[in-house]
Amino acid sequence: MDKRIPTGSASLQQGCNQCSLSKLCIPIAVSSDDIGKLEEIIKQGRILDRGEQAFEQHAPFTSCFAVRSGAIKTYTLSEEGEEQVTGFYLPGEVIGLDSVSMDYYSCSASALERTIICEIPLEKLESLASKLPTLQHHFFQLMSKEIQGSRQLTMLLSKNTAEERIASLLLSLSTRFSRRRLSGTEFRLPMPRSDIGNFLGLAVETVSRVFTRFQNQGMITVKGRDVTIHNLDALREMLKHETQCLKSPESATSA
Amino acid sequence: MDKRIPTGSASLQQGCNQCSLSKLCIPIAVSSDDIGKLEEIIKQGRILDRGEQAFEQHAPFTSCFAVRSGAIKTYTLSEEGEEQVTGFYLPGEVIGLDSVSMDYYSCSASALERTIICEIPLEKLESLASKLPTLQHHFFQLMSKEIQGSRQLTMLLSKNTAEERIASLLLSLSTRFSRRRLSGTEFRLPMPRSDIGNFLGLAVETVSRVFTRFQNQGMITVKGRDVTIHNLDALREMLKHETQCLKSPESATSA
DNA sequence: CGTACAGTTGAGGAGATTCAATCATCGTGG
DNA sequence: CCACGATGATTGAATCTCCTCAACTGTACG
Repeated sequence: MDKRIPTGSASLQQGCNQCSLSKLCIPIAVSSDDIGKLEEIIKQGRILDRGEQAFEQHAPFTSCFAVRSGAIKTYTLSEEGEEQVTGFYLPGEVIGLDSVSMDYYSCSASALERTIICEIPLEKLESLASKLPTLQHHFFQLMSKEIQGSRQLTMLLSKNTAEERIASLLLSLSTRFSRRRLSGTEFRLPMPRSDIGNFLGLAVETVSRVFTRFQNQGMITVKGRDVTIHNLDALREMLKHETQCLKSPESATSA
Repeated sequence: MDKRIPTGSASLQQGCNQCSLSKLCIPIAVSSDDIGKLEEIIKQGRILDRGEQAFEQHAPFTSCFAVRSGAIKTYTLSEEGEEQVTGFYLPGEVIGLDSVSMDYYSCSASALERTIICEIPLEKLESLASKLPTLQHHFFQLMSKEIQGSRQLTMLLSKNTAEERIASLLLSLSTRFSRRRLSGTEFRLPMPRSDIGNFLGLAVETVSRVFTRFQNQGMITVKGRDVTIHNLDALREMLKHETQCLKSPESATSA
């Protein structure tokens, strides 16, 4: 993890410029002069325990949230209470962008583990963005990437087999861990199999079967939620004939 | 390149305020005082013949486009030249939003029939949006809706059966035709079965079979590309247990 | 009028789901 | 500290949906 930043309460109050994720998060395109203004509108460091919600579907929309540590899943509930996972979000990624057009949140967001988030009130952000063109531009980009990512997911689900979907998710996670200077080949899945299956449109059993199949082929080792990828290229090979799946290296949003 | 010929009643040179789609398109939230400024940056009325492209994947990104008449499909090509349809766009809807974050278009857009589009140069739009908060707000909303729509499509493809997917597409088209004050129960599909199948992740044969199955159940009548919906509620019923699929009534983007 | 192309229909097969049982893991309370 | 229950994960067998391959029909257009 981070060497300098402990998970104590002191780090929660730190500004965006001290945040190790500032390269990934909102302020990336904002000059350090302007970060001060940004910090004024962002509420730092709210802690969510496992299962706690950042926001709830149908609640009045006010803010997006940046994930500082931990992991978030977003999901919708049908009228019968059936859950549909719409994305997983890791540190440096922003949740709630899909609700910007709405009066109410279009999905719920809950913590997959102990998670720290920063609140970004959208109304204030919009007025600030009017004054800071680079911020406006960056926010447009963030949303556009979200569209991109969602499109790629759509393509993944519309055409690809179970093995390709899982491979794509593993690669996406690998890329996103790497971006945070963590190991891209050895990491712990923040989510249970059921959420993976739900997200990828597969039965839990299928997820499990594919994992063991990959393991038998020597591509990975899976033990519970701990994953070791032995052959990154073999996973990439499975998606070669596709138009790039889930997250590209430079993308900084969900999955 | 640009062929700008007036077509009788609805001149291509007409401004956004004369355009019958202004309620759907970009200017919806802009005061009539400001529409003038908007018109200055928008290039009106480029005509595309069937098969012609509005923009091509990997070309330098410059503009989004609003569909004025006709129909557009967006698609990506894999390295092997395999096509993946990512959306269908009808008059009043905006294409290219997913490329705003990129230097190059992330997909191609081609006309499914003779189509008229208005070009929206993004750089100019961004600087104008800085001066017009309502425009900025509206553009944020447009993009957010695009995310929304893409998410809903993802859910559709991840969980639903062939019948549910087709039903969802039919309802989406119905809703979008209605919004333009056209019949929501009797319309002509702008796209061939192959594009429908490609878009929904189904084989052409499956699309065909589902259409005839619906027809045998008395829900619709299909003759080539002409569709008549006899029982709108029956279609809705198929999706009732889902979290609202494809396009919601107030959404104004793709599908 | 014949050639493409779009659309329909049928038979067979592959992949994923469902149902069911078993095993593993973890937090909790006795 | 261990036992227990609960939840998560794995594995097997049967079923089903949709895809593939193939043949055929309809339609538009030269």
